[in-house]
Amino acid sequence: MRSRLTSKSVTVFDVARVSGVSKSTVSLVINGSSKVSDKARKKVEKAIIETGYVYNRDAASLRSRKSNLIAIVINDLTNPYSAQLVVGLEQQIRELGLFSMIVNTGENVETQIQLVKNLKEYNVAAFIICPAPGTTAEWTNNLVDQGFPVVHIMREVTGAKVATVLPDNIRGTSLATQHIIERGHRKIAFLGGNESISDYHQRLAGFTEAMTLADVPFSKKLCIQSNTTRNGGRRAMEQALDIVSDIEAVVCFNDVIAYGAIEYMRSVDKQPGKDIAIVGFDDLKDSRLMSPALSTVHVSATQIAIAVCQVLKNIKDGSRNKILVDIELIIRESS
Amino acid sequence: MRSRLTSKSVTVFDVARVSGVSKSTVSLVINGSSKVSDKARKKVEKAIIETGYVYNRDAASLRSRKSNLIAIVINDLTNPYSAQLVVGLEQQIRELGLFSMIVNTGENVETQIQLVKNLKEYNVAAFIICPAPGTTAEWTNNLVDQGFPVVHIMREVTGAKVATVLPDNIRGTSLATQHIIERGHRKIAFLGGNESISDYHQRLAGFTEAMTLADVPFSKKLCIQSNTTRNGGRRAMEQALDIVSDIEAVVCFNDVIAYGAIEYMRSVDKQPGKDIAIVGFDDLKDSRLMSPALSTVHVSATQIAIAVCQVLKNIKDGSRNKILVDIELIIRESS
DNA sequence: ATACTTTACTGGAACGTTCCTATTTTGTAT
DNA sequence: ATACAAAATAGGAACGTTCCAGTAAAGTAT
Repeated sequence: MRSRLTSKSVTVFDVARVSGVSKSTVSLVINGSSKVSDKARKKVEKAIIETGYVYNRDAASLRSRKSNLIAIVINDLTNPYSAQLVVGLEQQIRELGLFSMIVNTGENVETQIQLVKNLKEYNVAAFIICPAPGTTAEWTNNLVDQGFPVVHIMREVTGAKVATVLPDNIRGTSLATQHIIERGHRKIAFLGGNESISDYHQRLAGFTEAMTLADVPFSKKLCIQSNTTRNGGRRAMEQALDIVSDIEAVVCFNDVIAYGAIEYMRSVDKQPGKDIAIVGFDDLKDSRLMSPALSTVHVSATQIAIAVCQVLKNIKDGSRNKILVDIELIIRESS
Repeated sequence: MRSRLTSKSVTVFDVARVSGVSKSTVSLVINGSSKVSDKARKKVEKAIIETGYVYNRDAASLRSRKSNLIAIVINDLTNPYSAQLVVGLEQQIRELGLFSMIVNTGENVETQIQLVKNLKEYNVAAFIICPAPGTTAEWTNNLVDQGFPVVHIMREVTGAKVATVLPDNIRGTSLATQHIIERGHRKIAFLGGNESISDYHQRLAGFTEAMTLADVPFSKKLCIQSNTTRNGGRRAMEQALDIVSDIEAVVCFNDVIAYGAIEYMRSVDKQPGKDIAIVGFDDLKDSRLMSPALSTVHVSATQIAIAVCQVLKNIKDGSRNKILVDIELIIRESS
């Protein structure tokens, strides 16, 4: 790809000449230094506009070895919760005066490796990664050892020496399941999700924990894995009903799964919320507005984003701590 | 944001020293030049691995004034079609050997202006922009005049001197409406969308065109604007039924609107596809899998992405042409 | 072997910024 | 006015790469 027509670009020298100060002073003004006189600052600011000067971050970044570019490496942009999360992250990062760029791995670890390799060349200041399935601790640690600040989100990679920000999955499904049990249901299935990602184990653990604690018998057969897509949810619901035809309630791995499950229920003339109670996880925007409104575990993208930025700010201590963002059970019409 | 611990980084000089050639030769190898002997290439490649050399794009980009970074400026990542589109673009761009980054304006023109201003500093090779409402031709033209290759997608900004890639909206809704009419429906509403974006006018035009051509009387009152969200679709459907309680069919601005409309239908005990025929626009993944499967106008994200890349490759001619990507009416169970 | 062409390689300068040190200007106390 | 400190400004070097022009090596024809 050719660059823009290379007409000798406007540099600090040009601005300096026009404003009658030195390039160094111009640089100070650009960086908002307090040790430059108001008179000089005014002149420089005027000259910047006059000349149409554009700051060259390549040069700055080369010389200073600093960067304010944060890379968000997301697992799947077409997943609505991921999109919501990315938007939250963007916002928080922008408020810190930094700039974020998004790249999408599509849940493919090879793509992830390639993308991160490229991003390293761009001198990014930090990586926020929602690791694709198959991500190894070795890979992450390597990145960290090279000196890049890294935060993992949503998914844990065991053995990775990084801070990980994720929702309190166990508490989430545990609360949801408890709620379903309190409603008097006993024949309960856990739908969707996939062993290859860490949240699955946690959310499933929350479910089993609540079930055992309440002494409700349940079978592993009714914990049905699936793709985390709407269609996956349909399939899972179908399978569950095949095994136990009079299921009373389902706890879903996430909202998208719940959407699919509801679709299947309707196709066999079961009313969600009446014939079968259902509860999701994530609290997508749609969940509040659909009919019946979906009970679900609210995970605040903003809170996650805030936690991530907090970590980013104190990254020095190559901290490998785990930050659990609190969740909230939201009871609506579907349960 | 501090950069990574600045341990003197490995440069071409280090690689040169280790491999016993000059920095220039190393540079040639890195750039895959054909005019370097196999022997030298081997040595350099070995040394690159040994030393853990990381290419510094800031330096390269500074010196060469070239860049292979393509900015995708998208209007709203939480819109499923936008997400799908972005994924398609990423793929095509990657196949061209370029690198893409995504930023999200959230339909806010101020954010768009700010983001693009920042991106200019990063020496991006080109902009792919889905313009936020309120984008002015002046702004776009300014960007073009500064020498940046720009392509608009999905939405037209009248007066902008750029290539615009967008689906054949008029043909799309026209076909969809024709189809609905052929099914024998006469009381037809057009739901959703918003005057502030150009696709609305086009899709509405396709609808009215087909209606007039078939001599089906219709009222502007039944063309109901709304937010392009699921909830917007619900509201629009509600409004439509308030006006004409025995509506036979609805043509929707897009699939998301259709989802909302279907939800509302169900809440008032109307069966989509039986009591009211419905057709969408976009063909989201879910539309094929839902029940009843949604009839819709398929817009291939891949084809749009391919067209965009084609334009990008021949951008020299500051072409302001309009590239219509063909659509396909897909008839499923909902109509 | 010699002259000449082609191919492979090299070192210096340049890209636009920031860092560092040095110098000038301004302010303050005597 | 003078001496001194503090603040403001300036100039050179450096970041790691690519470009350019030139040199060395290899290949070809006489």
